[in-house]
Amino acid sequence: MSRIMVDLRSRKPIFEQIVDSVRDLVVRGLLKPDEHLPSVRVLAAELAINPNTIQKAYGELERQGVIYSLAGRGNFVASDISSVKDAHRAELMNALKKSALEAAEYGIAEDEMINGIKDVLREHKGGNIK
Amino acid sequence: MSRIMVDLRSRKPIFEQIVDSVRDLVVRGLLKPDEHLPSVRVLAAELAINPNTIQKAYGELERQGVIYSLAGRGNFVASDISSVKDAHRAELMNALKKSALEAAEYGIAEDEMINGIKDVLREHKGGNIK
DNA sequence: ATAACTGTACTAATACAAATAGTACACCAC
DNA sequence: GTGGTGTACTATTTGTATTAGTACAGTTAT
Repeated sequence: MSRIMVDLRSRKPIFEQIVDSVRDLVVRGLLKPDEHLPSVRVLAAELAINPNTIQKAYGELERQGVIYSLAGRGNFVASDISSVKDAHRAELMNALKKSALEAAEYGIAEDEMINGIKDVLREHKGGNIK
Repeated sequence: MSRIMVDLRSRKPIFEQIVDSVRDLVVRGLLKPDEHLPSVRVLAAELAINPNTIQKAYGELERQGVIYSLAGRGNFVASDISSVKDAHRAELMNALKKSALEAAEYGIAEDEMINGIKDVLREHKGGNIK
């Protein structure tokens, strides 16, 4: 069973959802380096979408250095994912900062932001609400 | 001269850019309550896009309660924009929290987030970069 | 009343990207 | 060789945004 999920109703293109999903699993360590990914055809069958869409996603993932492919063997998670992890960490911090800047431009105070974040993190740590 | 801008190269639909742009101007107070918006045809000419696209955007803005329209008169900023402002404020805080949650799930520490935010806000306050 | 604006409501055509369908070929493991 | 794999194509379908064009009713100013 693959943990890759797609939402057909989403506005985000399917191939992009797959790219994000796989990169997320890799970055979170749920997919280990050199781990064998489901083949284009198998994943297409599981997700009930076209193989070409999977191929497009895998191609993009390879371009990003998240996975590599061996002719006739299959697709595998990159051996060294440190750069991918670093990039992801930077992306997350960047998004957070951008969000804070927008809030600041609208006049929301720094304290309010920080308190809001502390609150939501406390909830997350505790109840594991989701 | 209208302050409404669109980027034809963006992936975001033009009508959606207009919706966001106008709501943003209203929320920031650059467009006052009951202020007269440029007519569908005039704005279309200024932005060099089709009047139907403007109409679609204005229709959505009216649906959201950001503007109202008078037949034969034109479109106007809503008289009471407090609810729009409140909603926008909530959206910004929500986005910030969501961003923080994602970062936390990836293992970024609360302190690092807060320090990053403080840094970027300090830059913004001071140099007014960008 | 008339002209020149306004919003509104349609239909049709166009453009573009995503996704599907189908085929073909080369590589690898058994 | 058989079966599974990646890869590379072309053609088609689909969905949505956008454009194009027209029509009509209300408002404003003259």
